[in-house]
Amino acid sequence: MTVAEKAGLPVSRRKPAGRKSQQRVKEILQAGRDVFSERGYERATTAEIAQRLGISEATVFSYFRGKRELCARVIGDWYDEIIDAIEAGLPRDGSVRQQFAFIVRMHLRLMLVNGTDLCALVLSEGRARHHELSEALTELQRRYTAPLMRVLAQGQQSGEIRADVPLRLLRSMVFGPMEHVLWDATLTNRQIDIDATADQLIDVLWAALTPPDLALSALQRFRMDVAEASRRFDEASAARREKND
Amino acid sequence: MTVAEKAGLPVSRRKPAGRKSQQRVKEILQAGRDVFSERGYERATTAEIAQRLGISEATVFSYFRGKRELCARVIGDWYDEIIDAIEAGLPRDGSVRQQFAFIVRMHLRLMLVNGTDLCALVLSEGRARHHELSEALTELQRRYTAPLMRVLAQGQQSGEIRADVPLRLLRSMVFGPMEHVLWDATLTNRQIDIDATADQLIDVLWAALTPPDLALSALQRFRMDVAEASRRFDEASAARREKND
Amino acid sequence: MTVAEKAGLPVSRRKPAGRKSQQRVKEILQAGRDVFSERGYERATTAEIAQRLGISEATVFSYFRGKRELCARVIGDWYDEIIDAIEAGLPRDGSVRQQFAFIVRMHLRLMLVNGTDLCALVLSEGRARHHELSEALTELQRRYTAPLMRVLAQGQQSGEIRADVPLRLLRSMVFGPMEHVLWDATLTNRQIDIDATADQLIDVLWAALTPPDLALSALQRFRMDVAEASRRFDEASAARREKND
Amino acid sequence: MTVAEKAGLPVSRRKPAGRKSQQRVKEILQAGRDVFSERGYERATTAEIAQRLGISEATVFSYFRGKRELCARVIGDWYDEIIDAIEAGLPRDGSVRQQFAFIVRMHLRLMLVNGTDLCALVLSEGRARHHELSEALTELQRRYTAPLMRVLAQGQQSGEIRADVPLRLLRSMVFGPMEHVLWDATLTNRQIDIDATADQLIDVLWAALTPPDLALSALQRFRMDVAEASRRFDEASAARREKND
DNA sequence: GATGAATGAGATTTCATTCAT
DNA sequence: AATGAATGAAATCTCATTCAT
Repeated sequence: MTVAEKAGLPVSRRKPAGRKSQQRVKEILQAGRDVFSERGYERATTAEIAQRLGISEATVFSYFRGKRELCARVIGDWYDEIIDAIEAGLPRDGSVRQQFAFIVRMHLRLMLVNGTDLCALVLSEGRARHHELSEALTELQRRYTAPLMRVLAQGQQSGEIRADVPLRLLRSMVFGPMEHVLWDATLTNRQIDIDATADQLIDVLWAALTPPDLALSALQRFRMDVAEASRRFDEASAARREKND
Repeated sequence: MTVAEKAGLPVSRRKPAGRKSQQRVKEILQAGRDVFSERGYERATTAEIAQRLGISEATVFSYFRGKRELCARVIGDWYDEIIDAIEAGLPRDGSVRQQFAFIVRMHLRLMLVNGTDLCALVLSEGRARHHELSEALTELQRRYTAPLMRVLAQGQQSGEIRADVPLRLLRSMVFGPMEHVLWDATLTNRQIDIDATADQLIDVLWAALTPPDLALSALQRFRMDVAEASRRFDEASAARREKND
Repeated sequence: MTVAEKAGLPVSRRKPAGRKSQQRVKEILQAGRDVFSERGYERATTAEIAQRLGISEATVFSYFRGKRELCARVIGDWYDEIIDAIEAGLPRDGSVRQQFAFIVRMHLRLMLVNGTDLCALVLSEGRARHHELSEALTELQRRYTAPLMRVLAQGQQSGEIRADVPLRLLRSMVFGPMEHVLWDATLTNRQIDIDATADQLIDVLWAALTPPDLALSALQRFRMDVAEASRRFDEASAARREKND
Repeated sequence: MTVAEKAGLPVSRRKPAGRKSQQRVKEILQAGRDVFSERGYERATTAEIAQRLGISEATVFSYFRGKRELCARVIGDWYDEIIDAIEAGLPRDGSVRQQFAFIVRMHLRLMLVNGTDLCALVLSEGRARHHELSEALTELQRRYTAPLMRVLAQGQQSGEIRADVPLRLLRSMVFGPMEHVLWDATLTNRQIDIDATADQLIDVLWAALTPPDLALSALQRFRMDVAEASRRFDEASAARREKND
């Protein structure tokens, strides 16, 4: 049972009994993935999906209840892939930082490998609160971010990750830049060095996640105290001089 | 002259000479803002926009050349508002961190005040590279991110912001989380304490932007300050002694 | 009273009392002539007509009951001009051939001077049996072709023009080529030497109109008789030879 | 391959594979022919075309990319019919006059058989240089007039057709009256005796095309024929005499 | 006398979806 | 299992025309 199915997304019209049938479903899902990615939900047409497979539109509709359902399956499957890959490869025994790095790197890699187009679909369609589609996706979103949340929580407990900021915000701190980087790359048609970018991102993000250096902040506070003392001393000296004149 | 006009977007079919006419334009822009936000570009209909104002569709088309242009104006105006507000209020004489904080806080505030729906529109439509709309928006995007880029570059030169990471990535580090936070708030229908969130975000982001070895440089500066204070203290002591002699 | 008025075309909404008013009417008719010519009836818009004059559409409608009426006036006025020019200049005392030549030359000249565009309008719109407009134009057509018909009839009586063909057909023989030449010039964007073309056309047309040379046709018939006799002689010779063999 | 296809006109959205499909295409083309003829391009509506067939508008659009293309096909097919009929029946071995007569007669007949309405469409729409439609028709026009041009050129070389006038003008001399006659018949709703009219037209036109000095050359040829006959008679007489000797 | 503003009535076109075969 | 054929429903956009000011 896939994640999509667990999330309660409606699936198909016919029971995909035969092996041939399952093959067809796969083909349609792939074509759907391509077309939805390239055009976005609204501008994608069932006609084009069928045409790419050289089959008739009617056939598509005999495997999926409709355009919306097909799109839901496409997005659901994409989530499944990522979630499975992350869950499978996550070094649960590694350090918090190692696990964090793995998640970020893996995400970036999977998103790019799948083509940023698909990512764009998920982002802009999955997020648009418009259609009913989004309801079913909320659960997927949860599962999708679950590994990161777990690691962050673990880090907060162990003191490796700052706890003075809500987890929800930290999650935005991690996913936000990743998505933004991908948008950027997609929109400007820029090829990015996936691993180098991942390393930089991990580095910068980690700096944001770790607790502010206590020693450093204490030092800063002390430094300010000294500066203040120095200023007061100068003022006092000046005042005394005036009085003596 | 608005940013939209500068960007060369076609504007209206009818000359908005009269005061009444200008009022209508405003009304339609407002209704358009609402509908486009709520539904997204494709699912928004000119019929609904007209209906909300209690006017006929034809009237909408007599003020705007078409749906696309209306949407462009809606988005363009939104950009204008934000760009103008940032440019006007930016404390150019303040420290890098002050300017940075202003930009982040202002962005969040404006995005939320305008309704995250609109923000969603700009994000998902302005970014979908499908339609021609996006062409006209590239310049707006540039102007929109210009203040932040300026401040970041300034900070890199002064050593306050890490220079070992491309500006482009740092930009994603800043805008990404902001947008993600807003998505989050919108999708989960959660009210967020705007100023508290801004403060937290600024704090966390700044940690990411700061050069990793800032602790050392801070210590060095502190030593110099102490040495200076010590020198002034000695001078003062010497001076007083002379006077007493 | 113009020809158009005589033909019963509806004219204007308001009484054009003042001199200023009459000036307006003229301006609108001129702009209408331009736009209808350039675009054809259906593709012409009242908006463009008004715009070219820098006035509002509403003003056009306060001088003319509607688009159809305006177009009818434009076409009617064009007919008036041509009819008047022909009737005024026709050398009624000249020979049939002189009058014929005058009519053809004048027509070509007026059509081209007015721009073939206008001619195209009259031809394709005036002729389209579609709209009610055409009804009113039938009478104009009659008056328009009247001078030629008169001359042709006169020629038939005097024996200068062949009478073995209906007048109606001869009329088509004259107007058909003229219009075709103009279409041709317009469509291929070819400048034509108006007077040279007129001379050639008159020459060729006259050859078609004059009675078939009786002497010549008698000659031809005689020639055929001789040829036939010759053939029969050859056959007879051949037959005789075979018999003798 | 039809002329329309050769001209590169886009054809249909759906592949007309099945027999039923081809039937539908024919039906729509026929209905289109009717409606476009009756109303002209602009006033014809896809709604009416569909309605006459008792099908939905959407069906029309699933066989033709749009109104423009449908009209192009209608006109293109009409040209095809005429061109094919002329090319197929043209007596290439006949005299110039025979070929000329065939072309004129055939044209008139086909134009009338197809209904002068259609002819009106082609004339007024195909010629209106407004829309893009006309571009595709230029080539058809060329092919359409090609046979006549060939015959005229041939006649000019053999001296049977006057060469002191440009071919282009002679072409107008031929097509102009034909079209005018048809207009006339259509507008006045007059039934015309097609063959009688054709004969008259051919007769009159031929008089216009013949070199003005044909009487002289006919006479010369007659003299030569007589001389030849005389010579053969002498020979025959001589031969008989020899035999009798 | 002129017009700013508004609109009713279409026209073309698109597309997801159904159903008999 | 597949599809050819058809379509309902809607969306964008155009334009002649009206009318209060």
